[in-house]
Amino acid sequence: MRNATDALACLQENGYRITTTRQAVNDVLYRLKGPFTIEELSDALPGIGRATAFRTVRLFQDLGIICRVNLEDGSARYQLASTGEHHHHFICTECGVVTEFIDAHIDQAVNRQAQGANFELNAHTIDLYGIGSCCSKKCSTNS
Amino acid sequence: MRNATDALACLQENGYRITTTRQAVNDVLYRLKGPFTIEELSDALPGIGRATAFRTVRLFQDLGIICRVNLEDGSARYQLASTGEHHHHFICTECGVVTEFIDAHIDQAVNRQAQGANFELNAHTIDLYGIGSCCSKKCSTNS
DNA sequence: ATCCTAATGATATCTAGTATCAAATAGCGT
DNA sequence: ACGCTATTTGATACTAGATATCATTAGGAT
Ligand SMILES: [Zn+2]
Ligand SMILES: [Zn+2]
Ligand SMILES: [Zn+2]
Ligand SMILES: [Zn+2]
Repeated sequence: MRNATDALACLQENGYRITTTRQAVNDVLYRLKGPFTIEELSDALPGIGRATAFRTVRLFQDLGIICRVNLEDGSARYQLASTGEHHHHFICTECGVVTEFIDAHIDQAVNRQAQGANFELNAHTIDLYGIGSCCSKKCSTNS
Repeated sequence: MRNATDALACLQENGYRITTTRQAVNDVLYRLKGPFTIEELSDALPGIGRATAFRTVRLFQDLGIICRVNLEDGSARYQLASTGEHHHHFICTECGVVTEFIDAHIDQAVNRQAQGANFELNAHTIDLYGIGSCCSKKCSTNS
């Protein structure tokens, strides 16, 4: 997903209607900088019902437009997917920034582990928690 | 965590009281076979308040006695940790069985990825979803 | 046995998400 | 442009999962 019109095209391609509501949701996705809760998204869209906010997030997730981020405490955030492809997350526990990464080497090791255990792997999630470069820079200058 | 008394020792070592409630929770952990919801745990302990069930699960989790399992849909299950050490999960989407595994190779690849990205890694979770040997065996004999 | 603090249970409250259903509207054929 | 119909929406109510409050209970040290 590069720009805002891609999401609308994606809706159309999959037989979903391009409604003013979905356009409005799509627009705020680009204004909300970081990961957001659906409550925050809903607040940013006063005219739009809460249920529809949940529905639209679910739909956009299914279409790969946004992805779900699992925080360490188990709570969920959502964020524009920089790419629709399989990826994993760096989650900065300092400022909340989430960055995607792709690592074929890790995925290979995961596949090998599954094969060795006779586990028919269908999906996997990998989330890394710590201090991102976004925050470690600030810290080093402070001290 | 090998046997039921280890958890009690662990409580004591960390300055927590060994109460009848905590003993009762610990006992059912060994009776509940697979991963459980806190609701299920609470139901198995009629004399014990719901809030205390949540509190005790949280405490046991902090002590490494049980570990949290994230299902694909984001819901949580809990399970006796077979070891207090760092590990990852095979989660059978067929029957719900969760198996722990340790893989130094994956962890190495994860650390390398974090270092390369200048990410100060503090924790990570890796969950594999698919059909475990528990269920694939049954399927092959049926067909 | 006494004392003090940690732990508990009941209750209320909160958050995240879903179910229902009548009203609105996108997109299509004309 | 117009009307039709299935999709989408919003309001509302509801559920599940979890936390906050606080008076009461009980562990365990002395
Ligand atoms: Zn992967
Ligand atoms: Zn950061
Ligand atoms: Zn690991
Ligand atoms: Zn299984």
